[in-house]
Amino acid sequence: MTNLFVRKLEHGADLKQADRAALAHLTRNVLDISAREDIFAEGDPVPRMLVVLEGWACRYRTLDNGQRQITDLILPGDACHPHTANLGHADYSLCTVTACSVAEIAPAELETLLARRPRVRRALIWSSLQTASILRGSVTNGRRQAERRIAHLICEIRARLEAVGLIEGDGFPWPLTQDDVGDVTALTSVHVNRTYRELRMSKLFVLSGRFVRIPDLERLSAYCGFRPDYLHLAGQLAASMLR
Amino acid sequence: MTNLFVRKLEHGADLKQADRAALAHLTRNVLDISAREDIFAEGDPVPRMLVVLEGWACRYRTLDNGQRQITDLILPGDACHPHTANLGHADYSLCTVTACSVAEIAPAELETLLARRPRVRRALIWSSLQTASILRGSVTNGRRQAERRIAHLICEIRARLEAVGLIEGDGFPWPLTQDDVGDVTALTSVHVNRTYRELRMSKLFVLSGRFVRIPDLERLSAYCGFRPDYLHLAGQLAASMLR
DNA sequence: CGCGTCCTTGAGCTTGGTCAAGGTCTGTGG
DNA sequence: CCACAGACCTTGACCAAGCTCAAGGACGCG
Repeated sequence: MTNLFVRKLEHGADLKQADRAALAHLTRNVLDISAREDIFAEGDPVPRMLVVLEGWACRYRTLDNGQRQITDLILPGDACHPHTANLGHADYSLCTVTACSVAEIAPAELETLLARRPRVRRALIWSSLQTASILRGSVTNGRRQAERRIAHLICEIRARLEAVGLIEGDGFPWPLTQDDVGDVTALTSVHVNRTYRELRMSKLFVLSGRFVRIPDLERLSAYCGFRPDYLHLAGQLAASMLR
Repeated sequence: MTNLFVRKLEHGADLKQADRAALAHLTRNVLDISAREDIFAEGDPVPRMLVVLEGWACRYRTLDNGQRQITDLILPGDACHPHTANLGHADYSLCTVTACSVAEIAPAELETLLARRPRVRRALIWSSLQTASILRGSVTNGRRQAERRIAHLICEIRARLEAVGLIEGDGFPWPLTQDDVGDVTALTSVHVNRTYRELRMSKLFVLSGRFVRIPDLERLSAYCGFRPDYLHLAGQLAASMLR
């Protein structure tokens, strides 16, 4: 099966066969982790760089009042760079949403690749800039009202999954509970529930059985003001379909 | 005068004299830009990497309804990496808050440094991870109530300015208008005004004449749950003072 | 069968938004 | 030196989006 980390990075640089092989080799140490499990937690010693090859995970921070804020979702192919400098402690927790295959990366090997393979370096820098861009999207999303905020989340995830070939027809898997969506969007799960109800009326998307279907992507994107440019996915489908 | 870009990057890697010199040389092309001016705007062709050597700037995106959301503040020493891959268009605007000195960086030179100078590479990667971490802080901050949200913003900026030596006694410059603070925190300027009034009662900080003073940093940090670890600033003062 | 997880809904409340008006301060040109 | 414009700050009255608390329902799994 194809390595989704490599597949994702193709969007960030023009990789050659040798680059792909090097990246696949870099991620050969795979761990299987079950759903809803912390991989590491806030305050733990900083672990190695990780890459999620299959499954969904999330980063979260716990607020003073005990609320969990998910800062970003990690989808198949996404990396999680902990800070290698300053042998410190993690400032967030990493938790699986579904069962995951996670590759652990040896720092020295990574360092060598960064030094010797300009394309790989470019791709990895691109990926960390994309992560920042996605986070900017979340900050911006915080200003939208609940309906559009949730719709935007769905559009973003759809585009990111499309980039690694995980869209199935007009829909894709949606493993997030209403609590999860609340923790991502800074809404309460009660309000997520009510918002889903409103959105169900408008038929902008259909949720059922941990799967979401989008009958009219353009309509949904227009509704929430989703413009996929910030994902920097080398303007294929997603970019060309909208304006 | 010292190069604040270099000064900041010292937090991310153990730079040698030659690394410092290379970084200083990299940022030799300096442009002066006046306050409240767009350096580039959403949709413009992607410009070169920029480094703000003096002054404050911000990234912002404009929502459908015309509201401006500032996604992140750029303080002296901070870099702004546009995506060099995918000759696309900027997905946000970059605007000065105060007058700024901005260095423009030649891509080829940057590439050479990344390939040849492991410490510089590590420092730059650190800086982009820090940017992401700050953005995660903003996402998290979005869940706090207005008073703590603003207090947290002040703590964060204080810590970042301290990292480049820009704290003056118990305070520092505060060029943000109430509109700006609203656009950063996703509050209306009216509500920022009222929140300032509340906070004035509690004497957690004192704003006057574009300068903010924090009489008791530990009290302010405790109030808003600020823990500076996420800034990855090599745990000096800030980190050791709190817990 | 029973328990845990997740979803659903109602009633009442609170935080922060909207709209509108007026005040202050500063820089500029007459 | 004064008048004026523009940017910024302040406050009031009212409103609404989203939260809290509480209860009950559906569903799957051991």
